[in-house]
Amino acid sequence: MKKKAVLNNNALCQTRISAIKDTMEILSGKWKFHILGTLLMGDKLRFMDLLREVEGIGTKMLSKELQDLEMNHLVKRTVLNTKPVTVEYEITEFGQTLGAIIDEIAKWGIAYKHALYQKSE
Amino acid sequence: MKKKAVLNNNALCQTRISAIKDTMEILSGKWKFHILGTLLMGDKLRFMDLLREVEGIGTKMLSKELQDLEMNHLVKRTVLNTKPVTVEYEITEFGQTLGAIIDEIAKWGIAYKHALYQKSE
DNA sequence: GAAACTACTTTCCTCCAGGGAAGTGACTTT
DNA sequence: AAAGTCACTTCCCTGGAGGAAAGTAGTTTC
Repeated sequence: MKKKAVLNNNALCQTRISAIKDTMEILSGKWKFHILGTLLMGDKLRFMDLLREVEGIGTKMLSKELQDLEMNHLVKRTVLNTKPVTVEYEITEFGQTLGAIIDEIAKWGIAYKHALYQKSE
Repeated sequence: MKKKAVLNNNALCQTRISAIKDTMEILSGKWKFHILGTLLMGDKLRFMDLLREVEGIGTKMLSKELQDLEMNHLVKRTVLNTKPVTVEYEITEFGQTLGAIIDEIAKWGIAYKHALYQKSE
């Protein structure tokens, strides 16, 4: 008989694993963290603002990623009827809760660099 | 004169952004979170154990991802001189610190699902 | 001596994320 | 009427992530 997984085989683990998968799917791609991080700081930003703030992104990627985020209710899009149409993007209330993850990731990245530095001494 | 980024243009932001980039680079790919999550639970696991625990992964990916993680000092590899050679993988002390990120991500994933459920009512 | 188990590596192939560049359309300024 | 701004979309193309399968190599069991 073939051996089976033991550790990851109970309901609690499965919930956890699928929760991680879900989160990472929603935040997939090269730009989501960057966009969300920016949006978490300046609360209302227009398309062109984001294009400037998120260094390196192009229009195609930005609009696609924003659509993804909007679909998942993390970002709210508002069209203003100004002279040339402007569109405002802001983080939703629920999107705000991602702050904890992003903080944790940033914190770890900094700790990692420090740890490397100490090792190389 | 061309407009410039304002929000993300100070030293603090830049450190934060590059810290996030670093972390995500280290944890890039389809399997790293899954492998690390498993390794965080059962502290010493052999190659074949991981192959069984991490559902869906193949030998090539597993060995490549483990090499990546080892290179970044998150996982320790130990070869035992047993009958057929066995290799043990375990999370390093520093790798343990990733637990906080993984927990936060899992927590968020679960909260996200709950939020979706409430909206659809 | 054949098969099976350990831990991989290598080769080959496919798919798609993501980049560049150009186009659209509505309005404004010069 | 030409050029510019804002917010996109569309098209084309390429690199590389990742999967399947077979190969390597040492040892041990049948």
